Amino acid sequence: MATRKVRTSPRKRPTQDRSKQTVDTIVEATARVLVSEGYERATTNRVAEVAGVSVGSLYQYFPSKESLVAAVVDRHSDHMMCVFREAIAGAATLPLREGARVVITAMVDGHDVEPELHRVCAEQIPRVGRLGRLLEDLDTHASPSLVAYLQSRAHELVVKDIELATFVLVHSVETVLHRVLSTRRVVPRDVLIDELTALCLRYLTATAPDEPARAQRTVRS
Amino acid sequence: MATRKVRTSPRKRPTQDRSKQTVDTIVEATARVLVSEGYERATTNRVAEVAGVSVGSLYQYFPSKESLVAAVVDRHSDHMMCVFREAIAGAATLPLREGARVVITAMVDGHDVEPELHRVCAEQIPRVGRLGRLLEDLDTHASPSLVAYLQSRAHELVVKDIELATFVLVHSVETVLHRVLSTRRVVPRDVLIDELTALCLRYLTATAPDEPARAQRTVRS
Amino acid sequence: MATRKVRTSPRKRPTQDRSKQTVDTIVEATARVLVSEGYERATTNRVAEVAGVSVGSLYQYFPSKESLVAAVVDRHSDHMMCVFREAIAGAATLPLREGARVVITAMVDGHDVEPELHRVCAEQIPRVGRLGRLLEDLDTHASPSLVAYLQSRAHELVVKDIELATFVLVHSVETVLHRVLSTRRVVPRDVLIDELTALCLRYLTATAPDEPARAQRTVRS
Amino acid sequence: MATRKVRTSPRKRPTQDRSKQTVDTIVEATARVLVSEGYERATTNRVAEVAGVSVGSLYQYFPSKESLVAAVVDRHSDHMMCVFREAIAGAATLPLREGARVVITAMVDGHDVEPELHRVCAEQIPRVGRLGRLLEDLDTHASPSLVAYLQSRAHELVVKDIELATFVLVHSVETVLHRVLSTRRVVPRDVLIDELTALCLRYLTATAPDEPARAQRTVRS
DNA sequence: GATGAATGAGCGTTCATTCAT
DNA sequence: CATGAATGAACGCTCATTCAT
Repeated sequence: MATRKVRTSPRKRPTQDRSKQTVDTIVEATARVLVSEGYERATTNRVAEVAGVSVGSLYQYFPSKESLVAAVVDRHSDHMMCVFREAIAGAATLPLREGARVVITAMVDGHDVEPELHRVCAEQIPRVGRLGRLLEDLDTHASPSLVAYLQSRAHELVVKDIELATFVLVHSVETVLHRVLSTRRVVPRDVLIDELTALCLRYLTATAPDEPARAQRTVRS
Repeated sequence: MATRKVRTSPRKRPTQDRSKQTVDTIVEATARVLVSEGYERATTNRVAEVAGVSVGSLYQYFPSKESLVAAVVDRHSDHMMCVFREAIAGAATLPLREGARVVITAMVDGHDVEPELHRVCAEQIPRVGRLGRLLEDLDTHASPSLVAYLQSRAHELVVKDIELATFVLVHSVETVLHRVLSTRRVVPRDVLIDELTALCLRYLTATAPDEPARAQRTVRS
Repeated sequence: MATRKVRTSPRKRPTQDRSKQTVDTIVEATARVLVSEGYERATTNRVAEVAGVSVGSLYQYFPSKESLVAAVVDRHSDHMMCVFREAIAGAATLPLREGARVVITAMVDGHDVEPELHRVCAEQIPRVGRLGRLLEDLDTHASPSLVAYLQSRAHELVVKDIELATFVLVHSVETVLHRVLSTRRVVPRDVLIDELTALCLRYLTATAPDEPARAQRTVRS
Repeated sequence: MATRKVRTSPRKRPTQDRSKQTVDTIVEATARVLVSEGYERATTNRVAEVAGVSVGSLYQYFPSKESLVAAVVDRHSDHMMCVFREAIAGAATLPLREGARVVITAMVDGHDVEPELHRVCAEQIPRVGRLGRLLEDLDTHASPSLVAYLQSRAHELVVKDIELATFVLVHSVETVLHRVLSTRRVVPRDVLIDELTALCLRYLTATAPDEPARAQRTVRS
């Protein structure tokens, strides 16, 4: 696929407080415009207007529209990852059953913070280049700690490949939550949490009635 | 979010053979351009050029760029749904263990047919209006037959709400497959099938070690 | 001003009845489309569709869009001129007072025949080339007979230059009628006729209170 | 008749001097292009080129081609109305005979200022929406002061309905002047003024030989 | 002839980006 | 540095006209 080269990293490290403030204002304005206009109709001029700065200033800090949107995606992703990692950290010593519920609850809550922005990030912004961070961050930032946690709970698990299992579950849970949000399907919060917790626990720890016992499990037990 | 109204339904039913051929050529060209240029860089003039017709001809059959892309998404979605439904139909009389594997295998295969087009559809095309059909079709076209199948196998299940379970599984499997494809993660086909089958079977039929047995299951056993 | 050369005369003399019928149908359809869509939005394809023929056939008879519109203008102008000339002919032996009223009544009626088409012809169709016939025909077709009539009534007149006076009156009456129609101003038919007749008669035959008597009139009287 | 909605009001009030200059340049260029190419062949890109600015700049100030043309029509109409109103104001205390001549002279002069632009405005630009201002302004801007003037001279008049008479005369004079200009008919300026003045005075103040005297006139005299 | 699918030059318009002030 | 007027490549789309069938 053809790709053009555009700068996507912020043009300057804002050392002064005022600059930092301006950058924040611009990112915030971008988020608002993305939500109100949608990705395709969002324009840099509109963002500048909403931010209360001139386009020129905007381009002082962000070298391209893409970098602007990337900043929003980054911020949103950072926020979600933060919530997730905190939950995982808090679950560190908990048994799987409770740990899973804690993490899933965090993910459910994470989707409720800025649901509209999340929708735009997930549905309208092309997941190309830096713009795809939202899902990639799940793999690069959330999964490792989860893998570590699961490894610490390996004795409870039936799955062989913890990394693969994490990959499967993280994306399954994320996608189900997103689809519920996106289709405005009415699923009570606790039902959702119960169901996703069940999905995780059974996949990780249960064996289907006629499922052949795993080699290593057999050996261990 | 602001949305403008654009015609997205085909402009005329092509009655003559020549027209029908032209329409097919155009849709095919659109798919090719989407893959080679990406959604944002795809232009109607380029599509016409690749199709070997004039822009005018293109607009005889498709009233807008959006309708053009919608046709591609539709065709792709139709194709996948067809594969899925056939698999589900074929699984109708099979026990869950085998049925699940059959359906999942079909989904894996479905993602291998036009993987690059699938990526564009799933990652670059904004899921707005008719363009969101790909995922919606899972709910509207694939899920009902799956629900029916699972209901016929209700005696094997531990889940209470079959519709919700189907929703969870369909999107989980779809997303995992898509992420594997999209991140070029190397997972052998049979491992993938095994893992996803395990996910489904355990979620549907197993009980986690310390999971409180469900009311109705208890009664039955 | 730049002008392009386009054929504007009908491509063929329709000798056969069927052809003539087709031509009529097309001209009629053009008129209808002009009224319903306006000049700028009227397209040859739409005209063909309304006429129930193919664009190809349309171009067999009319070499360009301009020729199509010209045919409508011509037909409309012909019709009006016909009405006017008949009135003038009928007034030939009447004294000015009655003759003027007869002709003006005809002009009023002429504007009521196809008022919507008249509006389009007068307001939307650029009066360039053959498309300007509507007003030109007043000068070339209606005025000469009027001049002749007025010359036969010269003894009643105070105006020196009958041709100029005719020019003045014809366009004055035409324009007033058109503006009344166009602005949807409510002026009862007989008030309009009375007023325009007064305009004509006074201009042609009266002398303003302190107007210096004309040389030739002085001599004559 | 079908009409689409297009923005026709200027997009932004030019606050800075540079902007104002640009706007003027663009309007001037539009007028030049309208004259040189005609309305239908005039394009926004050509206007921008002639104005020496980019299309983008043009669209900063004018949201559509129609608004561009409307600005030219407005400017032209404003100019003419200004000339007319000044003449009417100057005639305020004059007796009808002289007042009529003053106003008519102004109208004749008004048609000589930018005759080619006037032709385009009157003959090629469709009188639809804001584009029809030229003639409408006669009614809304010129007529009221004329009516007032005539009312102040009511004792000299034979016409009953001063508003109707003004409507008749304003459009008559305007149209005759325009037709003379448009057909390149050679009529010496003073002949034209004499003739139109005669038209007005006789219509307003004279009684045709066998015309029944008006009720109120009879009473008065 | 008649058809209507095909043509393609060219339109109005947008918007990311630049740069004179 | 900030401003915002200016830029112009490039887009989606129209429609008078042609020509293979």
